[in-house]
Amino acid sequence: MAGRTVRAEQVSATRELILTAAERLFAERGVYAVSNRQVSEAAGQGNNAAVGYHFGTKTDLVRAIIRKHAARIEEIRARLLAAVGDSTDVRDWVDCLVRPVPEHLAALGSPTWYARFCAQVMTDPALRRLMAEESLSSPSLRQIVEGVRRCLPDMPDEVRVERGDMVRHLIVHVAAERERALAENTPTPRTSWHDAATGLVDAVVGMWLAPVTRGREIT
Amino acid sequence: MAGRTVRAEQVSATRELILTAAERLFAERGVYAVSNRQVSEAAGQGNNAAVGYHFGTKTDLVRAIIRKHAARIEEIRARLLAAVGDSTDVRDWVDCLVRPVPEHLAALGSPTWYARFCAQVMTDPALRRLMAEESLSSPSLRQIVEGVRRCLPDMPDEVRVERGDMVRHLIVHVAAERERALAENTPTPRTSWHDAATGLVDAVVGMWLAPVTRGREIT
DNA sequence: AGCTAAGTCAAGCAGCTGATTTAATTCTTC
DNA sequence: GAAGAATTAAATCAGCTGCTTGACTTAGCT
Repeated sequence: MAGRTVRAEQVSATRELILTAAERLFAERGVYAVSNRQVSEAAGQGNNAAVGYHFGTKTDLVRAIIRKHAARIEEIRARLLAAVGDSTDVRDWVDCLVRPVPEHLAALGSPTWYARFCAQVMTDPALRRLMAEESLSSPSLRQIVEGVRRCLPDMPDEVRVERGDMVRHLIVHVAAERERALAENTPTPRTSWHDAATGLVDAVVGMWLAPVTRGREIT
Repeated sequence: MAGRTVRAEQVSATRELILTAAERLFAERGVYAVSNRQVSEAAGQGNNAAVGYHFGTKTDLVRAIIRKHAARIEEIRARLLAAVGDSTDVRDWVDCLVRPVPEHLAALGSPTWYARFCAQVMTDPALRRLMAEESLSSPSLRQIVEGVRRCLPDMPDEVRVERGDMVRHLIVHVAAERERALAENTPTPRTSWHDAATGLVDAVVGMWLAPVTRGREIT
């Protein structure tokens, strides 16, 4: 159970190999279009059952990939959160909410696959809950929600969670879109992940501050 | 090739049966998690190759489902578009952009599956292009983009397409989220598709009108 | 040095996949 | 009403799936 034996390092190396290969294949071809066999082979494991041995089912593998990144993202989020203190400017809280993912992707260096992977996991009816569980277990995320709430005391609760959901989708899918564009050498609206995040923050702040139509409207 | 023979009606009935069954299964379990065999069986066709006979590959089936709804949605969009004329109010154009999908879902009556289906298709690396092709072929959609452009003459092109992308994702995924909540009997922020659309329009207008941060920002 | 436990590898299993082929049925058309 | 085409049904195919099995290799301990 020790940390630094030769054996343990080899194991964690092949685990890492499998995680990386899986992330790439999943992002490029689709989670369900790729078999555990293909992942094992792409990871350089002659063993066609390596995924099964190290992770179990494909769902477990997906969860492991999520966890691997979640820690780093949570770190970044906590750092940004510490900087905002008890601000009452919505933009400060939106920064905390939006920037961790793009900043993490930037830190990974190009190419990346995690955003496209996440977009699929969030959308798939069977894998959705994995991502949801991971989000719910983040204390910093709850803090941000609370921070936003304090900035917008007059906004009805339903509208605030409604717009929170929108932001959640926006962060992941906009990042995935940009990642795909980078992978395909398609022109992107922004030159860096940081600038892309700024564009997203601009939009999200505007969205969250938008006036709320009450009652009924004409059709 | 005539339209109203008994035979032709039976055929189009079983085609419809297959389309409906596929849409439901795809939405509930995932496009790739469902085999053509399962679709055929769920459609009540003893023939396990019915999908292959009537549609060809799974990609063709997905395309057929998209087309089936696209026509109705395009109709609604054209109707709304005719009503806005040459307005310079962003909200009018956002209405045209956002409302067709929720209005179509409302017209289908509950339960619906199309929104969840679309979310998956839009996200999957292999199926993405199907949805993109369908969108690009819509003249009314281009008109709306042009209308928004005229409302926001000072906004840089990149930012406008950037935010246009955001809206695209928002429409589909917010609808999918609500559809899922309805299917699972989970509470929803809004009581009707129309109200949900209003919430989305509010947010999108705010997003599109948000000020644009120029140049660099502090990290 | 020798034993145990863990990781790797290679092969094989039943089951399901899409696709094709053949047979039976059903409607159209002459 | 019979010929013929089109749809449905049923059986079959090779290929791939996840999963299990057992043999082999190697690290770590006594």
